[in-house]
Amino acid sequence: MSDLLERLRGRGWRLTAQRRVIAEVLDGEHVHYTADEVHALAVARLPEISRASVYNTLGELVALGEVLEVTTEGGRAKRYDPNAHRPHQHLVCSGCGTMRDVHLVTDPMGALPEGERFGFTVSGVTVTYYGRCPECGSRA
Amino acid sequence: MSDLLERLRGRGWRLTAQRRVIAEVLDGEHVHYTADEVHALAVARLPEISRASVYNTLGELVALGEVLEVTTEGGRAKRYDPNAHRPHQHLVCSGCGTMRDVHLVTDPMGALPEGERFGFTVSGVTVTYYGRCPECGSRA
DNA sequence: ATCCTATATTGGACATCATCTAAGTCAAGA
DNA sequence: TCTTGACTTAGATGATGTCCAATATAGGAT
Repeated sequence: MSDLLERLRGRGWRLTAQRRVIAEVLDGEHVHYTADEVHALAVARLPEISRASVYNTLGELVALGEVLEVTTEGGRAKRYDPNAHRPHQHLVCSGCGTMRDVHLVTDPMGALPEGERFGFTVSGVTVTYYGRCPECGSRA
Repeated sequence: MSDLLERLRGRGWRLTAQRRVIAEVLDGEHVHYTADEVHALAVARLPEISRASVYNTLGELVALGEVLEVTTEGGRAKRYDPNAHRPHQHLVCSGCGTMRDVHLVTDPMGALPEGERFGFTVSGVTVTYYGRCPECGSRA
């Protein structure tokens, strides 16, 4: 993620303590925090950071294509996925909301026949799998 | 949709004017209203119906498996899809939010290899295509 | 090293979507 | 027709996200 900060600086992004802390929080594999979770983790490193800055910065990272915004059925809050580099999809636990990145063996775009496009110019597709993670098992 | 009311009555569902009106609003092809849209359309037929009843009834219909709750990236409010009978996916216009039901030529479940399941018991999958509808064209 | 200014941050108000509550109302079986 | 448990209601409350005016600051210019 440190290269992320480098890249952004190259784009004229002003590097502030708040933005650096948020980028640090987003560093890692299978990271899919909500804005509030990012804020809580950022506060642990920089107590005076505001919620507005977290929303602002996440929004900018999304606009810059460095972070993906992810919405799931049932889940109320959006989640933020720093793995914007390689295309992937998600597997979500309907018990605890845990999310894993998954990679498909076929391109889902190919599953939509021409006759089902209703004149749309189709530009993207998201695939989300739902199930129970090992911890949640078959409990309700 | 009248058979829906029959089915629900068979399940001990108490048939009230509010519920009947909501079921009527949800009748049709490619219907994907938000709760507020359902409320507005229901008010046109039954002026004193409350928002709470709309939320209650939609929640019950979802729990009974008669209506699907649909969330899309960017779209803030959940939408409700009465086409719960035949499996399908969605195509969403990123301009106006219009949504069409689409049917895929391959089962998306097959695209997730065993090695990408992380011990989850996978039970479902949603696929959502994004693009521009003919009315919105390529305008921003 | 210091200054300058465009840009970023902040707290709190506001907006939207959804849920909850307690009191009143009603569908439908006895 | 009566009774009752389920349904509806208005409005409060909660969760999430956006906006704003005032203040602070990064980083280039001096």
